[in-house]
Amino acid sequence: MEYDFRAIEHRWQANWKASEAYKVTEDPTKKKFYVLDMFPYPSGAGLHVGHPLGYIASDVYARYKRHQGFNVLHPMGYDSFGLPAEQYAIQTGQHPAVTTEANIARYREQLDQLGFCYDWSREVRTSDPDYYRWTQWIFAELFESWYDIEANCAKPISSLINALRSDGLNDVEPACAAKWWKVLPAGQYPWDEAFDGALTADQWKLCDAKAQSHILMQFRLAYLAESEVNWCPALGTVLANDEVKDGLSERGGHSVIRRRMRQWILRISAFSQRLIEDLQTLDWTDSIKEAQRNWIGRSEGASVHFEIADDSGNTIEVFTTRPETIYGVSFMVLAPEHGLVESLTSADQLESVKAYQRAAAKKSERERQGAGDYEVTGCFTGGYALHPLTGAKIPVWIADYVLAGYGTGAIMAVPAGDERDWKFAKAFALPIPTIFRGVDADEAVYTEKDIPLCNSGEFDGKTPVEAIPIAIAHLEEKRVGMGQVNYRLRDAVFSRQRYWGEPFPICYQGEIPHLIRDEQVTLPPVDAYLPTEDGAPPLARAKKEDWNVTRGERMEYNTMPGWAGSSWYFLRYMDPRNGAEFCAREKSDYWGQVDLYVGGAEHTTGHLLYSRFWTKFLFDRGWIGFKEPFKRMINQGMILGRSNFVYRVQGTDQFVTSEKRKEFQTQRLHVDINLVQSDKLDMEAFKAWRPEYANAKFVLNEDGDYTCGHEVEKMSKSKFNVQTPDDLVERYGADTLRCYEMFLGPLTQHKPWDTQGISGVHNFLRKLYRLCNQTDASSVASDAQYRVLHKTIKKVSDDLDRHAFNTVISALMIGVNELLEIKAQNPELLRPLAILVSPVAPHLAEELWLLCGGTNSVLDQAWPSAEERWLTEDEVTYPVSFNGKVRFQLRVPADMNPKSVEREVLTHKKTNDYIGDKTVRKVIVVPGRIVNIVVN
RNA sequence: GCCCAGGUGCUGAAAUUGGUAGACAGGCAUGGUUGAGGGCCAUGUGUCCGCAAGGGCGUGCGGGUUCGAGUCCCGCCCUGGGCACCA
Repeated sequence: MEYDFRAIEHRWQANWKASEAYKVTEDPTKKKFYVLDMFPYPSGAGLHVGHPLGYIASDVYARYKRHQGFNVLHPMGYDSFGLPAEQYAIQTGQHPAVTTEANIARYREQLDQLGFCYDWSREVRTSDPDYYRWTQWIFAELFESWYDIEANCAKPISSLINALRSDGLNDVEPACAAKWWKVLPAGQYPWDEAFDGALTADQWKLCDAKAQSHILMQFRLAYLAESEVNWCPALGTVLANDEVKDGLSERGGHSVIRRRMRQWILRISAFSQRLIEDLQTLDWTDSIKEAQRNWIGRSEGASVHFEIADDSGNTIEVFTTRPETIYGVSFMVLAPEHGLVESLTSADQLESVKAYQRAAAKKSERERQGAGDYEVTGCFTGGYALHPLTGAKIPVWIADYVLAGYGTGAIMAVPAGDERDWKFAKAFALPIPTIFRGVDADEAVYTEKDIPLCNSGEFDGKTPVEAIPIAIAHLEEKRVGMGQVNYRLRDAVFSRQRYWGEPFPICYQGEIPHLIRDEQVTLPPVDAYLPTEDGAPPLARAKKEDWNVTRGERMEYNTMPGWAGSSWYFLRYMDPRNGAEFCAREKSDYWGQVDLYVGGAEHTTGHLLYSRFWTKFLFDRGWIGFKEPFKRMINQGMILGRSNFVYRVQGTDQFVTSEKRKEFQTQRLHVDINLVQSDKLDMEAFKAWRPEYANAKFVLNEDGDYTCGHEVEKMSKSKFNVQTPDDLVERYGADTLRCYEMFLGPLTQHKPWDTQGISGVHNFLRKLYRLCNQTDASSVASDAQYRVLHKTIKKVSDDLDRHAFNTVISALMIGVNELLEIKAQNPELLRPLAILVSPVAPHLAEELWLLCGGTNSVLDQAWPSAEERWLTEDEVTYPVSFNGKVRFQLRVPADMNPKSVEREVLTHKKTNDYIGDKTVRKVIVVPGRIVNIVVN
């Protein structure tokens, strides 16, 4: 019987569907296991072979866990809000919902044919109002919460209001901006210029509703604030840093300006410390944890105040991680945008300062941070600050390497101990005081912390490591600074000037935002998906009657960013149809954390950080019982494509074969890999491919063929090297494709896609089918056959446990080859093999299970266990080596003790040949492994 | 510049705790089957010397530790990815 994969796969997919084989419900009698794939965005291009790699791996693992008796939650859904559908809508006028629906249908079709064990009854889509209603709810709860620094958790805003009412800010410490009262809109507040943030209960009570609302806004976890963005007037939108090149938008080349906009912002910074600490509870790779740590960027140091050398009373505040080097400060640098630049600048420096500021404003943040080689630039303000310990006058400069948005936007420069400061000092001939004993600061910078200080007053003779805490204490005593922990992590901007995203449940009355909580706000229809003429977001186009809810003077026109819906979707899968809450507590208590999360490494800092933040918030408020969403995570490597090239002789219609291309001046062009077989071009198909090639002429090689060039690179439409899984499923079947993708190599590694090897895997499945098709109930299984079976069980189980899917396939191949070799025919012997294969080739496994006399489905059969008695051999083979070089093999009984093995080896007839006239110095016998004889 | 990952045959790779380097596949070669092609089957395939037996060399490079190193340590080179001149 031939292996008819089409019939088999079709039959079992229909069967699983009819029996709802993959539907799961909470079952307190079983242990749970949650296997999750990263949320896909349903793009119009459909799946290419790279996408399923992770899905196959997680599917294999989910099935394995099910065989082991776990209640496995393995859901799938779509991150269906997003830019591509909106771009398409802008171009065609087609509503993004329509595009999205079509793309999802295509995705589903492709996923279905691969035989995944998803419980589709739990599917969610972020663009579905029944889903985003709860995204809106979480936003509303963030708005209604503040962060209690003392208790180190998020709390309802009502508790803050109560505290303010009874004792002002005396007894509470909410997370907020450094000088929160400075950004309050001009208005009536019951305090004067000297107010330092110590709000009293009386002052709070004197505030009217509007003023109170403004004050509370400074403490909410979702708050409105001005933030600087890259605004592109022509596109009517905000651009990311990497979408801006040389001050112009990457797409279209329109001019981009820095503009302050009032936006919703989430106070993720309040969670910085916990986001770092809790990493240690996670089973992630060190590199991802490290990337998160770097992103959060905790640094310990001190904030130090430098008085300005005029009579203004102003001070420049800096943050430094090296307060012990303060005696080495010889100048200061402010960001060109720093608020004190104007008052510091002397008349004679005014011109150059202004010019420098203009130049800096033109540079993007990326450029200022100098990718690669950078020139040292800066400008003296003409102003001076006073050294807080020595009282010396210190020149104040501005330079664009200091960013306004980071720290305080100012640094104290210590050229002896900081690379950039040193270069800056050299470039502008500023003094470089020596502060490390034995290091001539003028010669070289010294950034290590192990040499004793000198010329540093009370810190002399101490190494920086010893001096740092002393320095902080000293600064605090002199009241010019204090110990401080700084984080790089900035609060997350949560507003987007887009249509295809979650609308905010917010309306405005007198520019005061109000939550709408009694009714869900859904996306209104609009006549175009572009910003309005005056630059308002697309939602501003909706007329009052277009909204399902209108309150106040106007609705919020921004929508939420793409990461809103994906920050909590793993919770919704647990209770996807709940209309009363985002997820019932008893369900999240049962399913708990995601036990295995599989996806690409590109989400390292975005998605993973935001999900962790939302999870902690939901935990703090008591809605879920765990603090981290993803217990274990594996990042699959990228599958690279193999591109083909043709060589066009410049300025002609002539194409020259790869062998002869050096004889001509050619241009290398990507050619669709579908027109190429084993690097040979189908010339007729090429001419028909595009009109401009219709008259192509070819210079061929000696065999009369046109050979294409090739290269391995990222799979993409523009390189015409995309391989879809569809053709391969058609030719070889889903089981072959599943096994092949696993067989390619370690899951986490990048690897080129090459279909040449697929036939080997297909052959393996055919052999396996043949093996189970030739069973004979009367044949008796031999010991040797049992040994092969149990060896295979052991290897496959061990490898699955450590997610080494590639060697699982090899082990199965070896097992099948050996069983065929020794003519295993007993159906009961072969039956466990069907279970072993079931995770990787589920359709075939069902068929094999029946062929070997199994009943029902293979899906819930208990995973076989490897029996020790079949794993131990009676005899073992020792490689015998002399001075580390293996010379011959020796078979001895497995239980022979090392002393006897040694005697056996030394009396072996070949041994003398290798010893010759040398002396045996030592004999090492590693039981069961190797014998090494040292001679000289 | 910094951080991370990686470097093993013609190719994808294996070697899990320091113990026979190259398992398992692909490709290629030779032979068989076939009207031909495809397919299938068998054998061979790291490299050098040798008819063979056998031996030398061999996991990016240079050192080291060890009876024994792809694996551990030190220094360097190359490739891929990420970044934020982060005070």
